Amino acid sequence: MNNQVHAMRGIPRPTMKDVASRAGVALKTVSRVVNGEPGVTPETTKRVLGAIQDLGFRRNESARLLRTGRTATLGFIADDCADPDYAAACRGVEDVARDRGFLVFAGSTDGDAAREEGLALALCARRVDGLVIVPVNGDHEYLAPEIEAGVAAVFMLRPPGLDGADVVLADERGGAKAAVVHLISQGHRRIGFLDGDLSGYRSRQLVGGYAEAMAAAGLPVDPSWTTLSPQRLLDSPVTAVLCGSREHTLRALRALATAEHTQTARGRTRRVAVVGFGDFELADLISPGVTVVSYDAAEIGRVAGELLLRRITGENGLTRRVELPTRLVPRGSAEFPPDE
Amino acid sequence: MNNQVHAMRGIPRPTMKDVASRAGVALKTVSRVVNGEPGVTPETTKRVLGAIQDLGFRRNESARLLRTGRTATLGFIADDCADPDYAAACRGVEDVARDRGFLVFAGSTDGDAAREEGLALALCARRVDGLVIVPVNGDHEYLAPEIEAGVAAVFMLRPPGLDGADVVLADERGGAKAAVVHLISQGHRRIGFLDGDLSGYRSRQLVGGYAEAMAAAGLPVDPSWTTLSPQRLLDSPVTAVLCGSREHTLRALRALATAEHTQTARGRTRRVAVVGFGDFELADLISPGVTVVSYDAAEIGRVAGELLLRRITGENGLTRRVELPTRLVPRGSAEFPPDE
DNA sequence: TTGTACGCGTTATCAC
DNA sequence: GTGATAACGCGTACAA
Repeated sequence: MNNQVHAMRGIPRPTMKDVASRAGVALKTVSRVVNGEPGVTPETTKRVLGAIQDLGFRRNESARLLRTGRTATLGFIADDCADPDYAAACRGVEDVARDRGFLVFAGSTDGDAAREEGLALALCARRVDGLVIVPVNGDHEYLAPEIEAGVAAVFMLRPPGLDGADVVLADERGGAKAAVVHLISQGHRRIGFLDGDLSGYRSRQLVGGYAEAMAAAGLPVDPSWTTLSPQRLLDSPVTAVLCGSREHTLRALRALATAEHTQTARGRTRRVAVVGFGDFELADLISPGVTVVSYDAAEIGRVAGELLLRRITGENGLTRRVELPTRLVPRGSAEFPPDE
Repeated sequence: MNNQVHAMRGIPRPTMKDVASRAGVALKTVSRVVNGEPGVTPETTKRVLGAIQDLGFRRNESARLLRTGRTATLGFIADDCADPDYAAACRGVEDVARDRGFLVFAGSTDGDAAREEGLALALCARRVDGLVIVPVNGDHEYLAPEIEAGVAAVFMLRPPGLDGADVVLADERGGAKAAVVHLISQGHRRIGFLDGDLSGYRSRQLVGGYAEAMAAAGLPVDPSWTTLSPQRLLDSPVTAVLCGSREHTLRALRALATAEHTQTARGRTRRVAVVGFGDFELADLISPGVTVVSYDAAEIGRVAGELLLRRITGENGLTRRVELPTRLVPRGSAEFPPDE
């Protein structure tokens, strides 16, 4: 019997050894039954199963996986697992993981490179089989030895500073382009871009798509239009604005709403068309509805998870780069001509 | 040297044994250095550290924890980790976990009892030290043996069908009561309740608070008022409605918006006051702003995590039941008199 | 069909 | 200060 003193951690759990001695068989036989391996008499099987039942035995996966070398475990790392998009992506990863019997760790970095590294390495120390990472900007060489040691890695939504890992992106550039083309088709010619950190990957993509659409239409771009702030939005000559994040869409809408409010009192209203990147639950109920560009984060998570699991189950081949579409959802806030 | 063939899983990782032989010391000495135990010459320490550096050694936590019996790992289980509240709660758990060096698994049940059990037991098989669970309705006896074996468990937002575990709740009943008192103070007397599954815990709590407030005001309640559907909201005589979930708040607002639209065309508008349970990012930008009752999900997660970690680190004592406040946020959709 | 012996990578107990 | 050696709970040759 297992009569070690296990500190104050409750009743010690029964092990296979305990099951074996209770069933009067050898350890290996219990192992066979537990793993459904052939070559055990129905009679013996029954005895073992009985002992398992009696003892409330549950196999220790940690031990099992120390032996087999795999943990059937994935890690998900993003800026903030509570952010709607990252949470949805995490759920997507979880869903494909569950289908294959994998569990997933979730971790948030708050955009801090050191925390990302700490988290990733902690997960590798736990010997996760794979990692889905929404990488912070910067290099990711710290992962090279882990990948070499067999940890699969897929990057999501942002390309990593590292070669040799699959990447799943959203066509943010195309989304921005579609949004700006849409605004131009409404007659807008002075279009702005609003975001917090312009040096972030998404900002750069969006500004790229924006510039592409403007250039294609032969429209000039004033540098000040792409460095707007919510407060000074109305001091700028832009008649339309693309917002790079939910947060800045909200800020723009608030700024415009309060301005409209005070200006209405003075008998003058200036409307600015708004397209936001990232959808909202209430987007269709506000008036006018918020026109947005968005992507299916859960789908991106599922694709990343699939890719990861495929690598884990031994698929070799060249590094893949998948780009999923973004979608323009017109709801009213961008569907009117400029108000000069 | 470690010359086993490790399948196709990349270069085998260096182990303590490898470090030891490279540094020309015994295994135990490496262990001492790695764990910062006293009793090692600075000279030896340096040699070991050098070998660790050279080999890129990283301790295998799985093996370590097989020995020590703890995994420094928590599990978080909720209906849907992508839901805003649960995601925030998960993040709260993660934050307190990180401070103590714990990692957290996240899992979603979609409200399915079988999946909850499967997830919880899978996590226990991985020997998580503790579990934070938003339980589905039903009993949770399957956890009793695990708890007895030393797995700590804290339930969140819904009480479990099980004794002997801490619970962290939100004062949903009080929130509903406050909302109804508020509506009554505006002059409303026929107030409804709208939700999907009326048998869920939150619905019951909210209806309880609702009934309490109505009774306290001496107001009669027609049974049909608490079994509304979004479609038939306007066929009902209620002048105000409390919605039990974000989803149903949205449904009610949509139903009222379209009704208002068509009725305005006919020159008649009927307004219904709305209070929703659960906040929205855009709640203040819709007109009128959406009045809601909400709670701080991240804080609930942190409290649950703290409680759990305290149990894990050996705090004994009676089962605790913590109830965190809910808050009424008036924004306009409920701040007007009934429109008879 | 069943059992024995050993190894996974680490910590822990004792000697030296 | 340092080092054999035995665990931890399980999988896996290979033998019986």
